[in-house]
Amino acid sequence: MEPSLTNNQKIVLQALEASEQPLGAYSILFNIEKKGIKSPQQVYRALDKLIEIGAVHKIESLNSYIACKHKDCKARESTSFLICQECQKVYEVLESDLSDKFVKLSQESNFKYLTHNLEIFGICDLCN
Amino acid sequence: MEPSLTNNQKIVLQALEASEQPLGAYSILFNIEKKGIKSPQQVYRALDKLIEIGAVHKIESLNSYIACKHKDCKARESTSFLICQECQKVYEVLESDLSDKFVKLSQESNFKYLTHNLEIFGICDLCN
DNA sequence: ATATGTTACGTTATAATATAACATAAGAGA
DNA sequence: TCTCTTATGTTATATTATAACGTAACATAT
Repeated sequence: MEPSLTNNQKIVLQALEASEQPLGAYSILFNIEKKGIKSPQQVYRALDKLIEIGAVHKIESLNSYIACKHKDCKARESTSFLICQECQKVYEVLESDLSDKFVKLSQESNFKYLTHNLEIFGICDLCN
Repeated sequence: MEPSLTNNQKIVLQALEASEQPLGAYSILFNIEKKGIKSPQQVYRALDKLIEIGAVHKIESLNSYIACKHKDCKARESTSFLICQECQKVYEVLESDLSDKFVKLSQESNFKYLTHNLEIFGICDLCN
């Protein structure tokens, strides 16, 4: 069952879905002020929840957020992205094979893999 | 030839080398105030340079910095870390094989790989 | 040796990102 | 209805990072 979103959460999610690029929290805020969202807190709280349910991911190196395009995304914690340095678009990579790779890599250092965050920077198909 | 460091750069680098865990910029600042460093700018400028020459890496998801333990680190841009969620220690992974993997992965999306940032979270050998 | 360009420095101010804290309201079960 | 949990609104503040300005140090080319 879909966890039903509150009004604020819907507004924040829609703002992200409407954007081609990842958005910072304050950029989201600016976009949705006309809808009655007045403070950073409201944005961050909605983001927290949306991230928790996998509807939104954070791009750590950009301090920005994107709406996940995959229904019922598994990537609550582990995420992998291709980030175009030309157009700033972000493409999420879904490859279970990747986690396997990272588990193995971790094991070589006797490190117990839990989650990961992969950000690949380059030039996307459209910009190439 | 080693790029000779300035005084401020040495001070910041030493602070990072002395730490088991990654340090935030303001935490570095606090540590080295007694050595005459007075402003964030001085820390950030030193960090910029140290990162540029590969002596320091930034852990994006932690907004923190670590001294690179490898002489003449190649990882000016691409970095891969194991981050222990128990003790906060960070282990850098050096595997050229990883970049290959990411190049291939990128190609599958017609994406031209340039650099990457990989952060694996888990439990290290010592904490396990 | 001096002019010039580059890099670093010191300092003050401010931008950008994120959280704390507190009072209130809304919704789901017993 | 009572109670528990979750979300809200709001104000204030913490944390991370840069802008901007003037000056100093240093290389090196004339």
